[in-house]
Amino acid sequence: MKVRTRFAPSPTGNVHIGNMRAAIYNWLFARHHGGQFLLRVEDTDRERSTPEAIQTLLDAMVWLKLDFDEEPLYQSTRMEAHLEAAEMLLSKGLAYKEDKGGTGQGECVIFRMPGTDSIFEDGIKGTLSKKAENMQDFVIVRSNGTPVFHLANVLDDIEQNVTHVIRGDDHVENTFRHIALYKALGADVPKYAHLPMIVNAQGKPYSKRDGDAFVGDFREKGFLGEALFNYLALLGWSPGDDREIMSMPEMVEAFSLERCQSSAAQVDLKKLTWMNGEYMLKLPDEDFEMICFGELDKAGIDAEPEYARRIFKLVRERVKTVADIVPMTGYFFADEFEYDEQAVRKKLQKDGVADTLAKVKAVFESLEIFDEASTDKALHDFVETSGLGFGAVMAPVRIAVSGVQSGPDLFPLLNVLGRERVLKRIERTTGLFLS
RNA sequence: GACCCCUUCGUCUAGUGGCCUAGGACUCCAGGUUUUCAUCCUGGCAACACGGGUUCGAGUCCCGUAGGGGUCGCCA
Repeated sequence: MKVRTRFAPSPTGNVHIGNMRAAIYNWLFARHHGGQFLLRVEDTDRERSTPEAIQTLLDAMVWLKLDFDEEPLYQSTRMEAHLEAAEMLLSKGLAYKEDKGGTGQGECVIFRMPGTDSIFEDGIKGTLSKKAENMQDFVIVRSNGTPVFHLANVLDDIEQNVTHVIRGDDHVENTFRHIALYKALGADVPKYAHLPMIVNAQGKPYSKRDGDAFVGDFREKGFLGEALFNYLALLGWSPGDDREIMSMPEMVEAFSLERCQSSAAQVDLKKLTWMNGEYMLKLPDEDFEMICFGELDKAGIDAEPEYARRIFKLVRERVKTVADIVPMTGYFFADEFEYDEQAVRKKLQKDGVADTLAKVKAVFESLEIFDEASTDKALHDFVETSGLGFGAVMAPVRIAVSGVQSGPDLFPLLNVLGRERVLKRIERTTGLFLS
């Protein structure tokens, strides 16, 4: 039997990372077994299921490189089939009509639970069972004539020949219902596997309040799709050895449900950031540059390509996320850059700094050639003859030309800026803070 | 409340009865390198929720307790 898994989100515009992780596991499982990974858009909620929301969902999948087989199935197109199935269950006496609770809303269709104990083998949690007396009949068609999730979901899984349902923990109770539905419908019951939930930094379930758990947020925060994929894959699963940074083929090769954790996992942004940095470092230069240009563009910075490329090289290994790029390079492009207040106070506004900067400026002016090697030598000579410490000279110079205390190595930095900018900036800094 | 499920360093995890004085990664700390920050290198802190069994031997099996979570909709 060929493995077929699916991702069945409702397109609300915000895909939670818990759902995305489920999608990743489904994808990994299908690919590992040489099977198919399908997409089903559960768009029966007409209010929230806008074309934009569907596009957002598709974009997220492309971003994470979750390619699916076959055309996506849109649940909204299946209403007739769902209702037909309900009629069939009704005619067989497996369901009945009732004005539930006597609300006067009219009659809905209710599925009759078989009245026997239920047991199934969960791919992650092991044997799960439930006594008949703890399971109740449930609504499958509302009194307004629309099918309920349980019916639609099961019917569509049957339609798509889904063999393995890998989904969140919150569905285990539903599984007993769904299994009963499969049997009533005369279809083969798929294998189930329930993933533990992802919780926030407080160890609590993500709520609407934790506005940072949607896939789009991670993209905005500057994470790479590949890194998030890798991180999410490892959140609740491990290959069994010490590998952590893994390529998609490696993960596909190593993936198995047996190695999935059955307890909740907490997202650790620090580790994600670290992992993202590793992926940034592995990026081909051209890709890195393209991302950088994109970021500058978004920030409204008009960068001269040659100059910009030299800057990108300088910050290459320091960048942890895409969002670091503009803050780390902004001062290269704007002579009117902002100053870090603390840096100014601690390193600049001290006795002798004005004099030091004036002398350094003179040294730079007198240089025949202004490049990395010459500024390096000149400044070292200056330190020696002036009797000042390296820090007392380098720090003010750095802040004078960049506004911040940290950044690329000073001499390559000066070299890329060029003499003209360096002199102008020292002058401006002196004027602003030291006169 | 009822029914299910979960519990190894702060976090993600390895561990399927002896190889565990519990390993790795992130974070954090210290030292080294460096003009600074970052990187890098070295080292360090840090966990089997608790209590009973079973066993020659338990993080690993069983039973309780505690804590956490899920579900209990004409939402999905």
